[in-house]
Amino acid sequence: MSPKSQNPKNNIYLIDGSGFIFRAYYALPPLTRSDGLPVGAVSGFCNMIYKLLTNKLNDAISAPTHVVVVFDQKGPTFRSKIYPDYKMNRTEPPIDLIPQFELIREATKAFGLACIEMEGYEADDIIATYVELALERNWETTIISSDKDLMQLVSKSTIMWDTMKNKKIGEKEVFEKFGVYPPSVIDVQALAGDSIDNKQNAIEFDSYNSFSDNLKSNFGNYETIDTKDKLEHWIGKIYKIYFFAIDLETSSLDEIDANLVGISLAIESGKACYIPVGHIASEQNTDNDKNNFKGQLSLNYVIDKLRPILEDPSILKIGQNIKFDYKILLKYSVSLCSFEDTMLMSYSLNAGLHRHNLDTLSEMFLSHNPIKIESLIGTGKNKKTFSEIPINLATKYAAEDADITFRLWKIFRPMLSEKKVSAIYNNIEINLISVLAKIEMNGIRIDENILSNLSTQFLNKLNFLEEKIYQLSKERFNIGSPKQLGIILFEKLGFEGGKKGKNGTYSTDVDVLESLASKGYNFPEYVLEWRQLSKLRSTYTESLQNHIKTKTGRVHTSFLSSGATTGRLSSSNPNLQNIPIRTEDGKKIRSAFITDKGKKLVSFDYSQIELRILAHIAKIKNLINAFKDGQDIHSQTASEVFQVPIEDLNPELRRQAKAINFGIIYGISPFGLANNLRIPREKAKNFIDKYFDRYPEIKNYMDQTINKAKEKGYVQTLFGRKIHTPNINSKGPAAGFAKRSAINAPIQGTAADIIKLAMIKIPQLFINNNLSAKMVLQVHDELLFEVPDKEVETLKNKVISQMENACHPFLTLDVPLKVEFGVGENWNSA
DNA sequence: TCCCGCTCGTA
DNA sequence: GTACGAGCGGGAT
Repeated sequence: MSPKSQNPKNNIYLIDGSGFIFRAYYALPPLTRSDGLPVGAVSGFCNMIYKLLTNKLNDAISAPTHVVVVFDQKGPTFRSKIYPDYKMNRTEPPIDLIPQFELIREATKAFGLACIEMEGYEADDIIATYVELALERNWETTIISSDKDLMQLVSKSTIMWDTMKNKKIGEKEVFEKFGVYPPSVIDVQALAGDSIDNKQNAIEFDSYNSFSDNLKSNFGNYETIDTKDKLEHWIGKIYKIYFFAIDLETSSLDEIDANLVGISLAIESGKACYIPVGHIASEQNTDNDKNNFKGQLSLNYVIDKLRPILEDPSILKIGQNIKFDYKILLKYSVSLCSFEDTMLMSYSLNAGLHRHNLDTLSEMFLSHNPIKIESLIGTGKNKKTFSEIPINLATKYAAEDADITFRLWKIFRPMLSEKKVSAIYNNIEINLISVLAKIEMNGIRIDENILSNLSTQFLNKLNFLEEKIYQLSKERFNIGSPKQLGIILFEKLGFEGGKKGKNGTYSTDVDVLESLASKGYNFPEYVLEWRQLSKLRSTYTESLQNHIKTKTGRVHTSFLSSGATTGRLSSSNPNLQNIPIRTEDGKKIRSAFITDKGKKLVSFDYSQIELRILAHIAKIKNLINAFKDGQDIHSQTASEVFQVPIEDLNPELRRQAKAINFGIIYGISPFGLANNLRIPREKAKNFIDKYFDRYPEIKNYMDQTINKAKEKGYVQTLFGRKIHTPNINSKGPAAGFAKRSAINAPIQGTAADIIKLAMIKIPQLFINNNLSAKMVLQVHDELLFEVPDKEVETLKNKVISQMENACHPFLTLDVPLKVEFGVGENWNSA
């Protein structure tokens, strides 16, 4: 659409893409691809576009010379002019429609059509602008929509095609309907606003670049952006292609402390730049070095220039572990919108096969060894921060990371649908990024005094135990050294049952010590107590205090989405998913997790979620019915396996049944169960046989799962997440381990998918109900919130219902999910 | 200073 | 029997 063109025969179709989407969504029954990705709207949308393009309407209206598909702003902030019938009672699109927006945009581009949207403008604003531009150029315009508001744009050269009624609307039809002609001069300007520059670029945009240019491995030729002109130039390019890779360099990996040092952008394979904003020469630098710190744009200037792009929902930002960049940008009041993550793409594609950090991915998929950060900043106590790195070196490193990320995206993007993991990536992993980022930024309040008092208390007890231990050993040694302890135990003191491991030291683990202690010996008993306290003190009461940020007075963990192969999250720095709970001393540590004034900690946990999932996946009739009836599942199992009426059960039998139930989920073996219950292997085998007898479907599930792992190299969760099983054909002891992992993965992974879905839905739930409560932790089957006192009651019911129905609309389980609730001043009482 | 194995905290 | 991360000791570097 060159502004100079005056061809009177040009006819531009302005398609109301958002109208099409909602029409397609509601007109068709829910349709999912084989991997579970909802695609009903995509399919309907494509059919409608295809019909238009193949001139099915040719008799009624003339064929287009140009076609533009216009969308409302997308994403979670999507406020659509929704298809009229649904306009009244919906403000947010249905959750299974959300992942389809991006696919529909891709489909539009695949048709070779311009795909237009602008933040802050609804589709009809944009259509009105195009009508005006077309009028100026003497083009004919056909608006494809059923939105009556657009009828006012109809004129001699502008007609409308009503997609609801399949009829043409010209001036005559408008008059018939409204009794007036559309105003001859339309106040398009008011409808449209004045910014049209971007669209000139958009209309020239023709689909994605070829994917083949990944193969050229030309790394290293990057530009440093040190003038305003250079920055403008790159921004202009981004507005032409509408997607780019971004990577932030900061002074620290810890987002709370980190300051922005530079930003790298990549817009093509091999074409990347670095924008330094915070490099500072140090005293040690020579004058010559110092020249390499000159010529930086100011941080605020660069942020303000990039903000419109970063917050624009129609421009795609690509990152590697983009949660990090999201959090850093949030510190500069930029809320990143529309992004993809190559780490999570890799994880969705290849969980279980390899790691997903940039270095690994670059080596595996690009055969390129990236510059190591250590080569710039060093290691250990002489480690520098990135701000101390000269800009010329920093550019080489930082721009390369963005370049690599861009290339990986090009490779992974088509693989997601080929390998049928788009649903997991689009419905779950991508949506979880902002949820996790906010949990991490928010942190959790910890009472430092409680921890330091406990530390002192534990230390006194440890000293006391040490003296008793040394009295018995008649020498002082390092109790924390298994090697020294083994020698004392089995050589000096002469205890029986010393077994040497592969590196020649005696095993002194808890099983060994407990079995000695059970024979009435004090020495192993004291050592056990010492170990427990020493663990609590070093890992928790001491270390946790060091993790309290002075800035916030709180502890901020990092959740890693790609940490666990099964789909679970992992938590580190510090790990808040393994805070003690089982012992009295452990519970004291939980009581140090508190809230701001006027708030409560509220916890929700899924009750026996893995056993419920097993019942569903393996279609175990007896188990399904027991869950439906709301029975105590372990008692039920005990009664079935030991053939004792429920009323005659004792706690010991229930405990054993519970262990068997857990064992089944873990891929049971007689050896493992015998070990756990401290019973003979034969007896354990007998229990397992009985279990298979009473729940025959379980054996079937195990066999099928292992067969699938052997055949395909992976197993899957109910939501289609793949967990690869590269060792499933190993021989020897590894074989058993691989099989048990394969059996466990779909169960553990499905539970992980479910709680992730609940986490994704909860922020909107809070907005809808005006709740200011904050999600503060996830511990695999538990969610913890910090909640103002007066919100507790409302929140309770809403969250329980949201968690119990988290699978909707993707699937329906044969068993109900049950969520239990607790509230308190601290995590121990919650 | 780095890395491995042991041990142990959680679900 | 599944899935993690952290601290420590101790040997290699």
